[in-house]
Amino acid sequence: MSIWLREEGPARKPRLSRERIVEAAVALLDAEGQAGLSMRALAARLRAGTMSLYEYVRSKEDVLDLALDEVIGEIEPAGPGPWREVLVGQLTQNRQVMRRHPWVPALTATRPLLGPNALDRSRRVHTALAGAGLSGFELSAAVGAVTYYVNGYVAAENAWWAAIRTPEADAEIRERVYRHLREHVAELATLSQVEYGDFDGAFLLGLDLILDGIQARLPAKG
Amino acid sequence: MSIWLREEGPARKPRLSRERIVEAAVALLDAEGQAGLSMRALAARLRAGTMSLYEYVRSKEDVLDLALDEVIGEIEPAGPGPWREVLVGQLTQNRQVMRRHPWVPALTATRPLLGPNALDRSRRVHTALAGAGLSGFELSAAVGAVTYYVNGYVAAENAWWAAIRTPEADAEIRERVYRHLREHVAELATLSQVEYGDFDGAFLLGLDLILDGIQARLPAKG
DNA sequence: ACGGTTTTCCGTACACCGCACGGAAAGGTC
DNA sequence: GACCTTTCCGTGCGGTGTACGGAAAACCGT
Repeated sequence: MSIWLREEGPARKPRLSRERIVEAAVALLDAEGQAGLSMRALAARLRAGTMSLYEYVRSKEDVLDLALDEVIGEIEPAGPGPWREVLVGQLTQNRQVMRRHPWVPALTATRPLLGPNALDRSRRVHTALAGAGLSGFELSAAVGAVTYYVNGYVAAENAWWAAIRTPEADAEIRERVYRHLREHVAELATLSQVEYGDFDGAFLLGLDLILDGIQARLPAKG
Repeated sequence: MSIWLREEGPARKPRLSRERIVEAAVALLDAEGQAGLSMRALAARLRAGTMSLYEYVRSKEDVLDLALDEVIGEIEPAGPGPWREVLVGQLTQNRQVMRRHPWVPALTATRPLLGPNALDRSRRVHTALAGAGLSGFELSAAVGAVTYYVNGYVAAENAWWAAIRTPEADAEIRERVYRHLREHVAELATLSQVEYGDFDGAFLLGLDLILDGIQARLPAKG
């Protein structure tokens, strides 16, 4: 019988796969946050039995590791250019990915990043700074300074955003947070960051400070 | 009847209190990690019924918030001195607290730090940098640069440490991590950090880079 | 075409979780 | 002794991750 008339039924190749699971996990994490990712919910989204997932994944931890490396892969490689611009571009993308997927910072704080995409992106930062002239222990420290700054910054940014943009009582909680800070922190000027939420500018300025410090260590060139 | 002869029995004042709960929570988190903190386990450690805890705390989230601010309170205020030394001392203490309580970075990545101790310690960093001569937006960015660096650094450090110092198969996993990195990362020099674990030196060097960048922004003074 | 092996799927069950509810016990006040 | 408030907590509900073992399907040598 022709393929056009045949009852196609369920596809003949395995219905599940690691890729499908990871893709669904990312979608679920984006939609519901880390608390919303349960193996049951994940399986339901794939129209599969819960235990079927375990054919492709040893544990929920595996799913999280894979989902994390998957979204890290969204960071596009920056083209060639002056090292500072390359780094600013690369790290801005880091930030954007973490903003798109707000569950990422909490995961990176828990596990070492050993996935292929994570290693690749880290290597890019290394080579950018090595190209600038750093090496050895100083190179290692500079890489740490910028990447940890970015991770930490976006983690805090997301936490604030989540606390302020809570679904209900939006305005009231915002007001309460602000009052809480006003009562306890002396420098009101620094609050403007929270008040106006110029997170982009603060991010870039902080990054610039760090890059200044790195630049000062470069072997003199003129 | 004299107090010496009276049967003292269970104390007559409330057996539980918020302080006792928080203290036990910190001890439990230190001993078993975040996964080991359940309301049942916490109550058992206090020889109380599970639901008794809810007389003093609205939810498990509350317990985590309180435990976090409690250990942040362990950071001792640094005495007066040159701003760089004050900051290095303060932030080194930040790191030590997070090393003593490895569950802290994951929590800070999830929630805004609004507790009294957190606000106080953050204010100290602010005033140190304000005393150095920064203000306004630059001050805010500089505070972010150093604190996020510290948080991120220790989070990564703890994650590595946990992955390598896993209870069983210590040496074998260590070897496997190392081989994994050697296969995927070009610059072996940067691996010395992992190999020898000179986390102290790397931490201080990275911090120095950032402080250099901050110092360059200070209004000229001589 | 068929028996046997391997891969894929998943229902059931267990031990654990946070916490809503409502009642028991104890202390304080007239 | 009656009443009220605070403290304690047993029970139960709806959720979790995943071990286990069996059913179903796909593949393969004959």
